[in-house]
Amino acid sequence: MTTIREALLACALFADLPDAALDALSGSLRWQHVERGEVLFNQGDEAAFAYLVTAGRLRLVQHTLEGKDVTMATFTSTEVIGLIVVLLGEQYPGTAEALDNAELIVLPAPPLWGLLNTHPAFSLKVIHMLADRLHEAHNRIRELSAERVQRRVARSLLRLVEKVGVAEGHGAVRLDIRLSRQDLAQMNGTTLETISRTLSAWEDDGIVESAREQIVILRPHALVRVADDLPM
Amino acid sequence: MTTIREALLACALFADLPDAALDALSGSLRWQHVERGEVLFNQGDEAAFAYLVTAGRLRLVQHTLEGKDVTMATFTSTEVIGLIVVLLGEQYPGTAEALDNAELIVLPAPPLWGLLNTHPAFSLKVIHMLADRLHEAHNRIRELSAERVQRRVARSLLRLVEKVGVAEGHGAVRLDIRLSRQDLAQMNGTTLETISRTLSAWEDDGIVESAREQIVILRPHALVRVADDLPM
DNA sequence: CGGCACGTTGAAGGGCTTCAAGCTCTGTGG
DNA sequence: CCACAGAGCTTGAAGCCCTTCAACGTGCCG
Repeated sequence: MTTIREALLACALFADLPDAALDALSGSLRWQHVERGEVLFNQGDEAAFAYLVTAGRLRLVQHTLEGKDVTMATFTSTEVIGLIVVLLGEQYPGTAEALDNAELIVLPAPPLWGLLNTHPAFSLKVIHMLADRLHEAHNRIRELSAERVQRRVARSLLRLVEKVGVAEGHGAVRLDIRLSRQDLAQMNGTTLETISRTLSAWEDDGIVESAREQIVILRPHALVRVADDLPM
Repeated sequence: MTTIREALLACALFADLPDAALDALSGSLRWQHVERGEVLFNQGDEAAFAYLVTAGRLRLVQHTLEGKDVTMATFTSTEVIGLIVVLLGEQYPGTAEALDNAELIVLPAPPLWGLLNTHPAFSLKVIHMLADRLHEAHNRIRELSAERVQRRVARSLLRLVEKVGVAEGHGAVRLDIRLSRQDLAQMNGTTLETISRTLSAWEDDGIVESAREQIVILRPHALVRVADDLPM
């Protein structure tokens, strides 16, 4: 069982704060638990809180008018969700949904504003975080603009390897996350049928092995070749 | 002829700085001119300067490995290009190219760092700017993920109406910018042929009128209906 | 054990890309 | 001032990737 203070220290945003500020902050915070599938906040709600993830995974989805869902980002341990909108007093840009049972620390707006005004280093961290997200977003735009579904799926699997990969021996990597075809489709702007066909094809080639909401990458290097559009 | 000081005041990022800071800053800056088609900086270069646009337009493009270009953003008067990468000491994420003859103010890194450390309000402005860009990027991701080319093109034309639209009478709006089919294609992740066909179809419907690098929207409302996927 | 979510597979079709050919306009240099 | 090269644009044809619809299989969990 970690304390709030320890959790803050594990997060790059807060790690460099002076002890006093850290103590003051951690004293005013509380935990929150969300169950798998539960919604943390809804698109359009006034943003009252940001959340530091300490365990489990969340995703931020936007709904289109036609009812399609698009996954904008996923958040794991030590990442903060909803920070920017809280700092700027805006509405949540999407719906946050728990992918696993997750533990969060609730971050209300006022103390965060305080940090912003008194600790330039904190502002810089926020800017850094935002810059990284913008970078990621631009990467996705480039991929969606110029690349085929296969490549995008390959790439997102490789990203998941980085985030939640667990070595399985013989170079194989298991993705330690419940991940449905539908989830992958939403992450890549495609349909679950196409994902299913793609995975089946890769399974025939011995590149991956997949079961219900469960994927093992047998030959990561082959997936890299797909992602880079190189001949097999 | 505007002065550097006036140009800074016109930009939301610097408008609220105290006079002293503004004077100190404006004293250390210089102008730069770029011709249409000229490259301001290249993808991968170490970011030494940010640039405040005071006249003309620039675009930020990323090149893919296959040689396709994807337009990530366009910058007009009072907007700042390259700010984040300069603040964080990174490399330029794309190539900046002038769409018109443009006037810029060169912003070196050190004074910007200074502002960040001494003026919390400036940090907040930077965060705000970044948040807006992230928002835009997410909108594009959602559109690219879920929408057909027609809708995306309609939407980007409507955005251009906001940015560079000039009333032409009878509700028509001319886009005051040289805009080739190729440009529109790069902005929407499609090909110039598809753009050409789309515009031709709209021209048949009396929605737009287009000539070489020149577009007039005759019935903006009809374009809104396309963008919203409503029946005509 | 039955319902339901997840997954697979087939078939049809359409939107878009790609390749190709030719056309129109612009600007430039002789 | 004209000719011509080249950039921008149009249009056709072929085809593929992907979506959509549909039916069925599978396995989990109450």
